[in-house]
Order: sequence, then structure tokens, then C-alpha cells
Amino acid sequence: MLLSKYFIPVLKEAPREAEIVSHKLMLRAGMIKQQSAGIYSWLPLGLKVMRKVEQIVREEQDRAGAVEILMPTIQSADLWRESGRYEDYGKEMLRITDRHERDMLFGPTNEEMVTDIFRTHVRSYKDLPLNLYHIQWKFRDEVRPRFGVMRGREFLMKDAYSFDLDEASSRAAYYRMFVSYLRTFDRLGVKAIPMRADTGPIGGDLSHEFLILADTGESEVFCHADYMKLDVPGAGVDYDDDGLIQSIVEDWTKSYARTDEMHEEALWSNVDAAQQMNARGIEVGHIFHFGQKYSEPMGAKVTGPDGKDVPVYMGSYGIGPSRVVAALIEAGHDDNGIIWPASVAPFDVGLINLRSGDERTDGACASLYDQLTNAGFDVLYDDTDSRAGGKFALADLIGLPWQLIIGPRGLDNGEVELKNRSTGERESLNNEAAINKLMTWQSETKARFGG
RNA sequence: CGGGGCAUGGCGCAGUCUGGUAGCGCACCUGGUUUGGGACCAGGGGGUCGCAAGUUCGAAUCUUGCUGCCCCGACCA
Repeated sequence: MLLSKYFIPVLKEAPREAEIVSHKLMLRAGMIKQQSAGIYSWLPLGLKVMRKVEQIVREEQDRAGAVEILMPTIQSADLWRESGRYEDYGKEMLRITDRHERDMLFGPTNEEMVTDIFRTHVRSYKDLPLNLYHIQWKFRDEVRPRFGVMRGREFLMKDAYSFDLDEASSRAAYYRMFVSYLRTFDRLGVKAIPMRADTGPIGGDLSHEFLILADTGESEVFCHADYMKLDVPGAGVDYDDDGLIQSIVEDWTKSYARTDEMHEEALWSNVDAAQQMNARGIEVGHIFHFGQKYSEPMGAKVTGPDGKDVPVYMGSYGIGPSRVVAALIEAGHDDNGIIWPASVAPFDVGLINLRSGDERTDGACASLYDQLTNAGFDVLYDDTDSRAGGKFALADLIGLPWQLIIGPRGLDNGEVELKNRSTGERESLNNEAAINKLMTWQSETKARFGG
């Protein structure tokens, strides 16, 4: 992509309303534009990152056996009356009336709707287990939206819903999603720790929040240092092996990990003081098991092997890709801007022409651009006639993993300069060596994050 | 929903107290000189000062009402 033909409306100064670093940087890097309180347009750079997040989430859902569908944003109030939540949900639900005076709503979540799909089409235990997910915009009319897309009213959400014949198999479905989340966040390039969450009226131990650790995180977390070195299951993990999956979950839940809301000082004091980690985190995923809460009132039943009808056992599993984008910035930035994980960076390489219009640098850049593009790199070529300083500042701001810098001075020595955004290291190399270095990185990145 | 704050060109701000018809930096346009970490000179375009009433000879400025946005708290992916 040529920067001159792209659209990155950067701001030198962040608008006053932006408070936290991710919001400021998203506005400055031209990723989003606020349209109303808690409602944002996604501009090319922001959209590109969000799509990558979405795709990783999708691949890991598919791998774990979930099946993608797409449910609408607008729902009929009737379904919600069946579950009783139309009255219960309160003002967070945006209610709409259509031209026929029918009560509609902008979906804040989809339990009712997916249960309706299930009950219409599934009758037998032989069709289970089933896990349906979709990635769709949700709307919750928060009293106080804030922190940009971190806490917007409209947000993108992956929500999966599992259906099982009984408690035990439902628990196995929950474990599969748990493991899938470990893999998802690992591929997103962040450390996310599952923490015991409030299960509400249902009780039990089947609800976890996944928190990305970031100094600027909203919640205080307490966890055992063991979590820093636990292995994340590889791409080959066998989701059909219930025993294996359960053992992975056990490894990831046996040590203490709680947010301040669930924190229990008595249990915490049992953790060796040297192993106590008091950090901050951002909630990016939440999974829970709710049994027959919706299947019962909504009549979502299947016939079991004994010929009896039973309401299915369900769980739901959410990840907010729009929020994840902001959380990744909270977890990865410096004074100059964003530092994207390799797996979601909007481009792999920023190719910087320090003197656009100069025959030599133009030629060298055009050639490198072609070579890199042909080698499978997504390259953003800054071919504009801005000055060097401005180009460096832009490249640092938008946080691409690599900057390949071509100027007359280097060309005199037959060299280009390669800068690593996260370490800040720069080195002068000839073209071939620079491309080789990038290709090595590319294959390592694929091996690490490609899934 | 309680408490607080803000609203002046695309962004950041001054001007409001003490009323006299709008200004600065950045960005943008033109020309020139420049060109390896946000250049310089000259010229230029762009704002019914959030909206509506009122006071006044005259309102960005005073009064009243409304709207929008932000922050703290309670609530949440």
C-alpha cells in the first residue's frame, strides 16, 4: 500500500476528550473517529487491526469445534419476553419501535436468539454437542461510556453458545472454550490470565474472565507468578480429548488468580510472598456456564437416549475484538506511539523513502516494495514528500513491527536501514541482508503466531 | 443515575471576569529555499464563537432554558 493512496488521518495532538493512552493513540493514529458518545467509526488502520484480531478469534473458535453463524443486530422483543429478560434488562437495552409499532431492540447479547435457532432445528441428543458462534456488533446503552472503544456503547463481540445434553458434557464444552481462549490470546501476542469470575445466581466454579496484563489496566489483579511460565497448548491440541482438555484447564486454574472483586485475602496469604503478583489487567474475554437458564423457559429441549426430553445445558463465551484492539495498545506502546504484536499489526513493514522525488531513493524503494510484496509482506510505503522527521514520527506512531529506511546517505554506501519498532534497534544492511532478516522474522512469526 | 467540568476554523488553545463585531500554534493552499528525527521565508483560504430566547445602541462575552461531550463515583465485554 502506498501511503499517498491510503487514508491515515493522523493528529499531532490528541483531542481533549481522550483520557487513556489507547484512546489517545487510536485517535492520533487515525484508527477511529468518534461519532457520538461511545460510538465510533473505524478508519482503515483501525479496521485492519480489528479484522486481524477477529480472524485469529475465528480460527481458534473453528479449531475448537465451534461453528460460525451470523445473527442480526436488531431483535424482536418477543424472544426476550419469553426468557423474562425484556423487563429485567433495564435501560442498558436500546429499545426501538418499528413502523408497525412492534417492539424491537438492538441486541446487547444473543442468548435468546441462538436458543431460538437451536430449538427450531435441533431435536436429538445425537446432534450434540453443538457450539454456535458469531462475530457481530452489540449495543449496550451504558450510562457512562468512556475510554474510547474500550468501553463503548457499540462494540464488536464474538459470542459463542454451547449446547449439551447434560452437565458433564456441558462442562467439557466449557473447557474446550477455555483452552481455545488461551490459544487465542497467545496468538494475539499478549499474556492473558484466566481468573475466577462471579457466577451470579447459578453458582459453581464455571465462570472465568480473561485479563490482559497492562500497567494501565482498569482492574487490580492478584495472581501467582506461576502464570508467567505456564505453557499455552499448541495448534495441534486435540479438542476431542476431553481428559487432555480438562487437564490443561486444571493447570491453568490451580494457582491463585483473582480480580479485586473476587479477591480473598485469606487464600491469597497462602501464596508464597515471593510468588505474589499484584498487577493490573483489562478484561477481554468472559466465559460462563449457565445450564438451563434459557433452554428451560424457552423450551429448547432435546430427546435423550432414554427417550425423554430435557432442556439443553448451555454456556456462553465472549471476546470483544473492538475492545481487544484498545487493550493491545494499553499493553504495547511507548512515548512515541503504538507497538503492535506481529500477529495483528496493520502492516508488517513501513518502507520509508527519505527523499521522495529523488531518482535513486524512488527507484530503490520501488524495487524493495515489489520484492517484499512478492515475498508475502504487507508493506506500507511512505512515498509522500514529507520530511524525514515526520515520516519517522508517523511510522513510530502507527507501530508497525519494522521500518525499512531508504535515504541517499545510505545508498551511497549501498545500504538501507532496518529499524525494529519494539526494541528500537536499527542496523544498516544491504538490500539482500535486510530482506533476509525480514524473511527470517516472517517465518518465525508464522511459526509462533500463525496457528 | 448522583457530583463536577467543558463547548470559539480539522486538532490544541487564548479572548468571557471588565460587552464594541474574533485571534494564536499546528494542519491546509500558492510560490520559493530546504531535505536522515515533526524545516524556513513570503502570500493565502477557512469560524452564523453548541442551539434558542432575553437584556442592550451593540453579545463569543451578561441572563434564562435546552443540547452535546468529558471527568469522578455506582454499573459493565
